[in-house]
Amino acid sequence: MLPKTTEYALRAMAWLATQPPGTGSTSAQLAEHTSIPRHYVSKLMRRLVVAKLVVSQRGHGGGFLLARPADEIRFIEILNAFDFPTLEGCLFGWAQCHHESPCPLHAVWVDMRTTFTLWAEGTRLSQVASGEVRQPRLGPPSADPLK
Amino acid sequence: MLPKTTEYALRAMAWLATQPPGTGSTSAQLAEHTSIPRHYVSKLMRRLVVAKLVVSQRGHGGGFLLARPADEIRFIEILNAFDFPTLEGCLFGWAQCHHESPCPLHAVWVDMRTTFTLWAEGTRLSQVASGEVRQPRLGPPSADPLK
DNA sequence: CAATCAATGGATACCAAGGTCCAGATCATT
DNA sequence: AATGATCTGGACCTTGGTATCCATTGATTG
Repeated sequence: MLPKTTEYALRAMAWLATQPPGTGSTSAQLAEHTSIPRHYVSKLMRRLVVAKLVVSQRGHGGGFLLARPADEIRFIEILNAFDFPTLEGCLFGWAQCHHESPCPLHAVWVDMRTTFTLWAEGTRLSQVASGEVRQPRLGPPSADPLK
Repeated sequence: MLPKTTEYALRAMAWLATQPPGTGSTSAQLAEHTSIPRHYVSKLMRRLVVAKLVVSQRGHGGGFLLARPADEIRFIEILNAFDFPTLEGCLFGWAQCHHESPCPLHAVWVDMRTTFTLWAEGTRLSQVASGEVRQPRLGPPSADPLK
């Protein structure tokens, strides 16, 4: 449902949220604990840095850190950093599609969109399980998960 | 958000639902009224035929027809004919991810998934606007967030 | 039967997203 | 100042979804 990249972003942010405040994670650590392809992490994190959701520290001892406390980061901000905008717009691609001149799917789609938006805007990063984070144990698509 | 193909499928089904019961549409008609690329319609409809959501009639006077009354076709059936299965599964890709051993995003994601599933299972094709269907006028998706 | 209409399904091109690799730039530590 | 760790950013490859074309098959009509 969600694009791979968006899913990765949620994972990475969730992982960062489980770290003690003030503690950063290197891209290697992120890759290991979130099962994101190692060489893809940097590309991903870059976008989160640009979106001002995380800050990065280069050099020895560097890494990535949440830019703000976890309870001030809404999921929609993470989604927006990627392709969430595609949720908007008429499913029929009509230029004019609103309440008074709806496409056949308008009412039904708005229904869905509203629910999703409420979730994305209402859910905060602090709501992720902060307990122990097990080593990701991949299933079927295991094919050499880490490393 | 939804893959293009899935979006096309919803459009095509919605269009068929607006046709008088018993009336079929040719691929050319579908392409014209739903703005699906003409040569892509057949590929798309084939999958809906295989999924037993529409029936096809070859030869002169043929076309596509809903396999069942519109109020007996749920949206989730349409989604399932394509890639909806990707909604299932753990966002972290864990083999074991449930209530007692959740991934960091488990609770939050289940929340979203439940809502979406309820929508997809509860919404029926008969709920699409059955009124006049204007000629699709393509253009930049109008803002018009909700409403 | 012949002509015609329309779905079928294979082959192929195209393109964006996903993923890899590597040479730099940058910073902390020694 | 030298070293090593770490992010940066561009080039490049791969994959899969999108789109097109066309030869074939099946049904209808006259």
